[in-house]
Amino acid sequence: MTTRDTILQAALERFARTGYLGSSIQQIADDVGTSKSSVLYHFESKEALLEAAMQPAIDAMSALVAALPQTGPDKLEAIPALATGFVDVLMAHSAAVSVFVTQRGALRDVPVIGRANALVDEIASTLVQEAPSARVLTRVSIGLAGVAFILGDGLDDEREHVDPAEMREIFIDTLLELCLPQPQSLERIR
Amino acid sequence: MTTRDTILQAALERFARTGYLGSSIQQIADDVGTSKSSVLYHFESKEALLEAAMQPAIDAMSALVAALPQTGPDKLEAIPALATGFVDVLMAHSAAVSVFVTQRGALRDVPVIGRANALVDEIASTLVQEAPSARVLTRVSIGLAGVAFILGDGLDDEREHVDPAEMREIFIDTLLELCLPQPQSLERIR
DNA sequence: CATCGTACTGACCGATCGGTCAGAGCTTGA
DNA sequence: TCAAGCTCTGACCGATCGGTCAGTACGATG
Repeated sequence: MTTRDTILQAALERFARTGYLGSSIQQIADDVGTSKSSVLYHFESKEALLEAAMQPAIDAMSALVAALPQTGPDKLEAIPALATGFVDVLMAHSAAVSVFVTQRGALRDVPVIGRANALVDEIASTLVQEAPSARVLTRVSIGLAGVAFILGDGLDDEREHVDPAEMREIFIDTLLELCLPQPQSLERIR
Repeated sequence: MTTRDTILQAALERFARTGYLGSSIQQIADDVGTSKSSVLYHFESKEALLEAAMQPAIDAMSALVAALPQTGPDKLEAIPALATGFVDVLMAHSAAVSVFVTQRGALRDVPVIGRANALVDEIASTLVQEAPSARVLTRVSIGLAGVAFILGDGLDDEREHVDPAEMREIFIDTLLELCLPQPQSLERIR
């Protein structure tokens, strides 16, 4: 692996663990055993380093959205595939997801964060089929945010390790359930 | 309102909008029209300011948890009340929720953040009734995280304003639905 | 009037930040 | 052999950070 790629990976992990503002270029350099100047040789600024580190996740999510049918009845049938793809991309880029979830407010002026926000909006509006009631919209938002938050969270935690395949299935099922316009019954509990 | 309370409120809003590390004492002082020294006169450090700003939300959530029945069949019946209380506290302290959701990783060493984490764990374990399968545990986590994330997010956004009472109802319903061990049917969509 | 505690301020401190720059070490090809 | 180019480094810069401190303004109390 090239020095550049090593820096990229270490930076993403640092940003996810201690935040963008809480991570200094010097710390990232120490993580990979090089100098601060070396980091700034490969990336022209700290912000450029963040952009480069987030780009693969953005690309994967963009590809997912681009493959969606734009109109017609196919759109409804695409929902399960979209939910599956969404979960897969998030699980494959959990560090980038963590950075986005926790930094999107403080870093709203950084272009790459803005692009990620636009993608999320697009996915949410697709998962909400037909007439978007406030109820379905909110339910889908809870699902997307909840899944993203959990996936971005379990990085350094010593959380008990559940089988990733099982987690994937639960995420997808729950997401699809929340896309349904109405819950069937709540009598069992209230 | 006293100067101290004014600082407290301005600090919480700043921390929620630009993050703890992204907010300087000088900026907070400017927000309230006083000096940096004045802020440090009322609060012995920046971290103490964060603790004081988060404390009301922590207290409200603690009171909610403390009111729970510890054992017996009452525990199951307490679930709807807990979900309702959880949503109400979050809506009443959305700025503090935003700080917690976005900063809990980077600020894991700050005591007040640790206390908040413990509270969330307690709520989650109560919402999961009886034998906690990975499925129910994950579903509840998605609900808690999703609701918290959305409530902490909509501060400065120009998001279309839905009726807060309607949002509250949707949040509670969705949370309770996710506490159910199994979804009834997904055939309508997949 | 003198005194004391509270509220507040500007000047200042050391540390750390992101970033610049001149140059060292090394490989490659003419 | 030497020039060019890529990788990398330490020294250094101005700015800003959280925090300290001596001192000021002022109302209440004796």
